[in-house]
Amino acid sequence: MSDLLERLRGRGWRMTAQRRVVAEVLDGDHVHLTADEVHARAVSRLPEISRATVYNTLGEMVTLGEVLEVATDGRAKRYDPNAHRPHQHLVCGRCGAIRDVHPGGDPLADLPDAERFGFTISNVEVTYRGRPSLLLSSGDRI
Amino acid sequence: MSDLLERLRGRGWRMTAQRRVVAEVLDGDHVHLTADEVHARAVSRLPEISRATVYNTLGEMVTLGEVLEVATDGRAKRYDPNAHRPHQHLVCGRCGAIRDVHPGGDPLADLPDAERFGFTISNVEVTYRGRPSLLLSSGDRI
DNA sequence: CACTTGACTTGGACAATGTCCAATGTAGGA
DNA sequence: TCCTACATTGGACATTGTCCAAGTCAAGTG
Repeated sequence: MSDLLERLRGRGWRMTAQRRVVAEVLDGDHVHLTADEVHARAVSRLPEISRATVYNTLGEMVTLGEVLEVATDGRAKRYDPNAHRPHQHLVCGRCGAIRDVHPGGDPLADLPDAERFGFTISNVEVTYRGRPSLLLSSGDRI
Repeated sequence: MSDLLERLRGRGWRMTAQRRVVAEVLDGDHVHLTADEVHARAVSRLPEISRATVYNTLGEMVTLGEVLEVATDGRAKRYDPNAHRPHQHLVCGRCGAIRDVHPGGDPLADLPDAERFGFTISNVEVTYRGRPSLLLSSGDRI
């Protein structure tokens, strides 16, 4: 059973076959799928599920705070179910794959008041970009 | 005369009216325009400039390292001519405006080897999101 | 269990952003 | 001035995302 599904059910979400399938596709660690990837995987379990429903469902999960939206490139947004453990992202410059990482330090504390321009900061995102060092060969995944 | 234009010229870039206009539109501090915004401003100076040329030109500037591409939301990429002074971004959660900020600390040093997964990190981006505190009123710009 | 109702799903049209290409134009060197 | 490689153009196309009216269904009620 999916942890994500459990959390959503616990919030009184009306359960449908479509929502269940989307939650199951997203369940797990280091999952960073685009909406269309989610749709493709959902279709293989529930052939009649529509694109619109996948977009709606992902949007609701984000609103509920159970899934994070990640915009690492200018392309499609990615959806990250690991919303309850703070983490940042490492993006592979070769293949675009994303891995959760856990830096030390506190980037929020690093921004002095004078550099906040009267804003209350609610969120800080750190994106590391890099390439695999020589020891990895081209088919490796991160 | 535009600093950006100077730098591009110094690299042996073939100069055309279109490229000059795009460089002039992008010149300055705290500039974070989308491609279509650049196009709109370019058209007002050179009515026949095409969208394709604006996209091509921005892409070349990014390749040359003279302009940074910023993807703060899942929408259009923004182009930042402030490529030669390290900085990060503060994004207004109300209006989407972007301001350059200069945090202390070193986010690269904050990522332990064990969290690099064999990658050589080439770049770190930090995005702060927040809302104006009460003292600002709704028409204010950052 | 059947009913009811408001919420959910659907397909397709549309919007926003970006890419590509063949034809045409032109900057800058010879 | 002429040549030619490079730049520009408009429009078709691709990708990603949003919206809507009509149909469907989950789940509470009796």
